[in-house]
Amino acid sequence: MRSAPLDVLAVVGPTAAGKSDLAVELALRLGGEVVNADSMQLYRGMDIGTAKLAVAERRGVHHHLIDVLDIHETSTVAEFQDRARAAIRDCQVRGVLPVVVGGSALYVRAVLDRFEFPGTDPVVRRRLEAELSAVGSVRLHARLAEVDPEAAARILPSNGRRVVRALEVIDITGRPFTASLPTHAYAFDQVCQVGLDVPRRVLDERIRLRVDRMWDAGIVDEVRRLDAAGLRKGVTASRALGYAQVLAYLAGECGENEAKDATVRATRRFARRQDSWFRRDTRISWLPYDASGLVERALAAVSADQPPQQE
RNA sequence: GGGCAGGUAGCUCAGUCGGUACGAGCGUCCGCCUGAAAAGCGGAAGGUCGACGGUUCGAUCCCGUCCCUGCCCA
Repeated sequence: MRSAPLDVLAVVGPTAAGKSDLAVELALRLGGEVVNADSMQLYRGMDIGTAKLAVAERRGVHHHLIDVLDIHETSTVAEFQDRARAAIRDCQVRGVLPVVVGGSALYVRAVLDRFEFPGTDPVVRRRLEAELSAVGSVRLHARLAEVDPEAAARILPSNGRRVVRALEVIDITGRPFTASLPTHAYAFDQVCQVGLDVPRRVLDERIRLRVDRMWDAGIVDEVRRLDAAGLRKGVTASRALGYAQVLAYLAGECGENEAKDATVRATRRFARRQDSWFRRDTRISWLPYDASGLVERALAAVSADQPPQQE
């Protein structure tokens, strides 16, 4: 049995596994509140495509960090980390258990783990991005190799985005860029991560169904509305699964069915990426998504001994 | 019944004027990831080139027959 009370509970897993519902149920049982760790549910107006829980489905459980950004605002991990940590503190002050839910693995880690982001500078960033498009990632990478051989060795020359970020950090901090992730180490004393495990075939089918339902629910109209409100200008929001594809359709770049199929494909690809990310985190207690008595089993995992903290 | 087009990777299709398939996109599998992470990037596995015969030193590519698919004519 755990000696100290739980500080944070997290529900993770691939998209369409049923995280949101489980989180609400666990919050109800444990007297908790949900802290969203989904990079796209942060946006106001993006409801259907992000499978955001309707207010009624939240069953009175308070949800933090949903609908906190405008479509044109850029979402970033570092800012999310601040907001999420603040939400957790807010819960803890009131003696409420924060239940972090999300499939954005980096976001979850940024909240649960000791993880510090060096700063950013829009001016430097813009300059480097301009350079990237002018000169190409390979030449930028060559420059990175001169100032920071270690970072260059870890970042592929073809990955312009990461090369730019590395150069940005070096530029504003004057120090080398750490191109690898820190080891898993919780930033809280007592953390439990419950993962929902879904066999691939099943997950692929669930994704297909989910996308079908999104279309039936009117995702095209939702995107049309957001398009009029400037969705295309949103650096992050416009890239969301389903939204990017519908925007392409609205721009006449493809047919509606094509957009739908592309959404299914992209979502499956995303689910595989989530999978390979979460699988590496050995601290997660996995449960079959369709286990009978899922909630009880999750509660059992919550009250079981926590794995020892890694250094 | 006749004519035309086509049958090459799981799918859609390039290609070889006869000499070991440079194949491509998508899918699949695996991996990376520190301020766009539902993003970005990399690697791998897949083909007896419809079947059977013929010509040839050699045929996926030429010839014949057959099977299958699509379109057209009757």
